[in-house]
Amino acid sequence: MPRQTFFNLPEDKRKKIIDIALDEFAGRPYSKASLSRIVARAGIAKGSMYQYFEDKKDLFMYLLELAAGEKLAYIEQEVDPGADFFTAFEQSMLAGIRFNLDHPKLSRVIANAMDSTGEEALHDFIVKGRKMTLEYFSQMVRRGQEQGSIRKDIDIKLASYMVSSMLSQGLTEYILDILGGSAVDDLLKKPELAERLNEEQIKGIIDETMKLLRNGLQP
Amino acid sequence: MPRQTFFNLPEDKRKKIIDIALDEFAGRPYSKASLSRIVARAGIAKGSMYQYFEDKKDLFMYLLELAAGEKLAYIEQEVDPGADFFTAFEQSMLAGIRFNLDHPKLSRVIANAMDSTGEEALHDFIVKGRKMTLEYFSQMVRRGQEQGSIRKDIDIKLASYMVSSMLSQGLTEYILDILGGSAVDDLLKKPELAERLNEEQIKGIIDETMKLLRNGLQP
Amino acid sequence: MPRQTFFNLPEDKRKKIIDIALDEFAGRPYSKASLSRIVARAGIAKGSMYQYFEDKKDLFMYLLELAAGEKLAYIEQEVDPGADFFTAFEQSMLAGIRFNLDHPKLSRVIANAMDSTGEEALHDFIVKGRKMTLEYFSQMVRRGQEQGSIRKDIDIKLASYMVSSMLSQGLTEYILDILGGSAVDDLLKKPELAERLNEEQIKGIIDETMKLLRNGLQP
Amino acid sequence: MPRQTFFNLPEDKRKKIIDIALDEFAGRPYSKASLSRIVARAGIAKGSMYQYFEDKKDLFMYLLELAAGEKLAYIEQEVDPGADFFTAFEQSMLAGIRFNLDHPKLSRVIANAMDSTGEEALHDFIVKGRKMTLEYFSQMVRRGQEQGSIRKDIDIKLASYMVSSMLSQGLTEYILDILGGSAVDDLLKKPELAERLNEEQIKGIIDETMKLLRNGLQP
DNA sequence: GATGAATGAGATTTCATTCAT
DNA sequence: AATGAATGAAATCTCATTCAT
Repeated sequence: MPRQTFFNLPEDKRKKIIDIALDEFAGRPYSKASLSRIVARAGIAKGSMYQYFEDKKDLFMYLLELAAGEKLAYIEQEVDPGADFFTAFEQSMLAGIRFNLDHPKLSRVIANAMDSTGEEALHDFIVKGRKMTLEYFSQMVRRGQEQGSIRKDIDIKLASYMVSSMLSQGLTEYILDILGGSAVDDLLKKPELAERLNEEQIKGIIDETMKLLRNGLQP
Repeated sequence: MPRQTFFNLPEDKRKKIIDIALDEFAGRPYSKASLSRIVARAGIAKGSMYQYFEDKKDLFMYLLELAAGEKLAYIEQEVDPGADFFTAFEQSMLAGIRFNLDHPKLSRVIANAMDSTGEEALHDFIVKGRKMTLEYFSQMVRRGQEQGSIRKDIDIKLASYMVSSMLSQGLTEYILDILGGSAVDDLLKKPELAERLNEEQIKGIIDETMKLLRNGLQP
Repeated sequence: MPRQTFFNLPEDKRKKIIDIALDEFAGRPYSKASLSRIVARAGIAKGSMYQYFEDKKDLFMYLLELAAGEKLAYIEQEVDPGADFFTAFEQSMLAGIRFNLDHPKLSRVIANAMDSTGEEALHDFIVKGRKMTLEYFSQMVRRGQEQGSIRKDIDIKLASYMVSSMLSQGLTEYILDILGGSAVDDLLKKPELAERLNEEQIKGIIDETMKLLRNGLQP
Repeated sequence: MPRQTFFNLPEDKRKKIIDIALDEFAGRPYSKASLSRIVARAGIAKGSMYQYFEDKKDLFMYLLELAAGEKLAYIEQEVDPGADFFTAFEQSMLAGIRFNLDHPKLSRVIANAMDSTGEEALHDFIVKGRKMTLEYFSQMVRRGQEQGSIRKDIDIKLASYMVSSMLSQGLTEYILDILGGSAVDDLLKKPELAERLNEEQIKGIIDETMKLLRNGLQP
């Protein structure tokens, strides 16, 4: 957690720091991100950074919570909690895709974190994050079963892990592929890629995915 | 590619180096892995390492190819290429799971690499790896359609990305979850976890997954 | 350019660093000079050096500019810009000789740099330096022609290169020779050599050189 | 001095080693030249190099003597020892220029050595080389005086140092300048530069220089 | 005579963090 | 609250040289 000093900062300074730090952590793995580079770009003293945040990890976790919070808000705003499973899921997907395209930096920070297995310092935090994600999907699936839109004989946990990975990894890479990018962070370097994806295409992707999800692969 | 020097080494020395290096790269992101630590543990001179490998990247890529090669061999040995899609997929899954449990280190090195987006030095290599994986699944799906076991109206590419992510991420995390581990590399630290998973359980997981894959979620 | 940090240093510390660094760069070619040695002798942390200078090259170029600046100042102070060519040249020579004897370290750093052809990193800088030196002599010669003290049929550029090399190399080595030294940097190791050269001798050398320059070798 | 083993080598192998080593030492200062690079390019074992030469210095000095010998032979062949000073000097110049243009590698090795003041290991050798050069010019000048083509009141040593520096430095840089190169080793990288200099131009340069030498700058 | 693996010192550089001002 | 200098461990990599085979 940032220290109080950070929140006492004039808003534009605070925003600037956040923005530059996001930039840094979005573009490389946690261990390669550099505080030195951040303070240099932000034009603040290195010592100041340590008045604002305990250490590198503290900063990163703050950014991560920020990003996760924004993403959650974005999704919650688009998803009708009362809707049946498939509708809600569709809405989640759409919101997720839009968020990633609109906020590539936030989205990359989250993804970077989730990939940071083996980063001792982040271990617990990542575990917690995964648990929350899983919980989100578990609830959806459970409700789907209760409402009768999902078969009763489905293992909730397994299904949750599966749909979660489909959204966070499979879908992301698929979109990147059809956009012509190669690695996941190409969106950061070539923001114009995102504009190639129009509403219709997004709708097409979602429909295809829903079809898979509903009926599986078998004829 | 390692230099000839490396291959001229007595086998036990070569094995030892590989083993220790795998250990290093399995447990942390590429940028945090340390050649210094490796040579210290291996009891060889720093200069020697550079007689064997061009540089850090060269070493990592060698290990990665080694791991990928072993995994591929393992899977190919278990999968009947003539079988229909769902059978072949089942066999792939089983082989994949077994490989991960039997060779957690190799499996972690592969996973680490695939997560190393943003690692400039590895970019091209990772992209290539992803392409190959996708190709593998694409062919399976395509053949499945031709043989009539998969619906004709399914987008091959999308489906491939989805099943790929399910296997590489969703399934892995699910298994780890039921094993009681928390993060993906816990298997490295507590190898005894792997033994908790018996044949029956594995069969159960596979059956559940196949059900999802065949019929989707809908009743 | 050194970072601001360096200029904020207490003067004696700054001087000490400069002095030790000059020592290091005066005595060996650029590529053999060692930052590690400098910090060890200066009793500062290696990291500190990188707070002061961007890198080795930055440090060297700073020292070089320092030395060149001091030499230029020294010479300008002794040379009457309005004087006719031969007077001005005589004054230049005298100032140059005195500078080299009084500041052997600075003088060696400059000479080392000018010899550092093939030092990729310094290439552009050296070229620039040579251009400036040439320009200095070209102007002198050109003015000499305009004032009628130099023959009109003389190729300015060629003459400039020639007098430049005579001063920077021929004269230096001659003086060293009569002082009993052997290589150009012997003055650094045996500073007492310099004292052997008295005013009269210097005057003699200059007169001889001027004679050559004015009338050439022919009777 | 190379060991006997080196001279026992088949000629083409010996030539190849020499050629590649010349390449290495021509392009960078002694301390940056690398034996590792040489053996790699020559395709021989590192140990073999140490069967042929005592160490790096031994190799370099051999190359240097080789280059110096060739240059001397080249010059002696073109210079009539009985001719009067100015004729002999003219011939020397012409031969020197031609040698440098025809054998840029050899010429660069020599120049690199002469610039390697401060290179502890080479100190004595360089001193010796300079002495020999000086001796060469001293004799010329002395003979010139005896023959009456040079004024009697000229200091032989000073004049020798001056003409020596004019030829080895001033002239070289002048030629490079009009060829469009910037640093002395540009001739190595762009050999086509040399071809721009035709016979007539060379003659022009020599005439100009002789004029300076004979009559000095004064009208 | 040839080989080439082994060595280890040493080079430059980066980094997160501390702390006196 | 802000500063920014100081630190030193650690990283990657290069090199000349040795020596057993």
